[in-house]
Amino acid sequence: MTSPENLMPDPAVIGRAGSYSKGVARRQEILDRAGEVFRERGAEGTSLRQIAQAIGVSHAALLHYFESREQLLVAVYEHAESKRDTSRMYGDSISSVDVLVKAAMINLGVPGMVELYTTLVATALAVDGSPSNTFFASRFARIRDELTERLAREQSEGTVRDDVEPADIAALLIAASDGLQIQWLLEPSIELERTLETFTVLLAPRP
Amino acid sequence: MTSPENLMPDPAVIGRAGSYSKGVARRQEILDRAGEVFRERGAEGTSLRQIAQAIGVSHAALLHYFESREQLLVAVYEHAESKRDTSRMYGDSISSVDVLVKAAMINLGVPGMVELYTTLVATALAVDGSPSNTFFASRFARIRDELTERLAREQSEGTVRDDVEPADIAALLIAASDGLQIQWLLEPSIELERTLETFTVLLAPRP
DNA sequence: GTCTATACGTCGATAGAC
DNA sequence: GTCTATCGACGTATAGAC
Repeated sequence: MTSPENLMPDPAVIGRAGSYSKGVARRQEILDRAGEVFRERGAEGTSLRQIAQAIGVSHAALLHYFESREQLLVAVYEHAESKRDTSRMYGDSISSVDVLVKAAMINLGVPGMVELYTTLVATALAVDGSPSNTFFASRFARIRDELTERLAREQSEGTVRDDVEPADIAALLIAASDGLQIQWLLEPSIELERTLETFTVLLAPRP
Repeated sequence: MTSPENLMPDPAVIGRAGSYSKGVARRQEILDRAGEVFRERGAEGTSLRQIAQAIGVSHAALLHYFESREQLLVAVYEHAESKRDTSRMYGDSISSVDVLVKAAMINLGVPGMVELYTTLVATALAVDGSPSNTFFASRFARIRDELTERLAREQSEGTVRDDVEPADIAALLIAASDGLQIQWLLEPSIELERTLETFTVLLAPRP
């Protein structure tokens, strides 16, 4: 469908960057296909060999575009997340809580997404300088910062109570959203949306 | 130090249960040693063969007491958690939030504990009838129930606002605690204790 | 009952041919 | 750029020593 050559960036340009020196278009193609594999087969069948077979290449071929299985998995998650980035697609009209709620609902709608996320977080905690570790450390920092800013603005507008630290609430909201998605997968009766929305009540300005 | 025979329960009793028919005392010994291995070597070296080597037996020996590596890991977590069970060791005098805060602080003080927890949760999400899946599904249900009851009592006592559902707050508190421990491991500057304690403010009765 | 030895299939990763 | 071949380590299973 897509012709790799047409999408190839200037080698002189990508050569400078270094990390993209291995062919970008084919890389994207692999990420798309690998993402589908995850959606269809859940979090199982995530071995390099199985992914390669589903794509139609040898597992060694995948390692030409990604230095390791872990880097591939991180790239798959990053790729899937970027296609539906929630933090930047809403204006100031939507509340912080609703940003998290919407992101969580989208997440749960993609089979295998929370499994992949949790798996990668687990390896991020285990190995200190690993690709997962680097990715999630900066991801959490970025999301916390964005949410903190949004909450601070809401406090100044008077829509969020101002007797709590925006940075604390940001970390709390993200943690609650992550943790609730896990609990929901293990017990779907907990009604994630309404439960997370309870924060709206907790954060309402005091009369 | 301990003599296995003295700690052996009546074979007639454990025979009925079925699951403990493989020697209880030695099993406990293995769990203790395996727990130490986790504490010392972090979340790495968690393969059957490495654990076995650290204990001083062949890896096949471990499978005499545990049906699979996953069951061993679950048992190690369960064993370590039971030694410092937080939910039942406090009376009604301590608040729900503080129960969670204390549990989280203890957790973070044990190296490898959150890594092991997160790893097992990841496999619990991935494979539906797996040992991890069964264990964590019932564990979350139990903890939610206990916390819900405690919160409902606090509401009737007037120490927690009564315009929110106790069950929702329970799920939210557990999720926030789990998520914050992960964030703290990736960014220790977030001050988990104070951040989680913010819930005390959010849950204070409305004036 | 407790354990060692061993074998099987799969894994991530690497080397080298084309 | 992609393949095959190969490596060491893994989880699991079984046979059999004691």
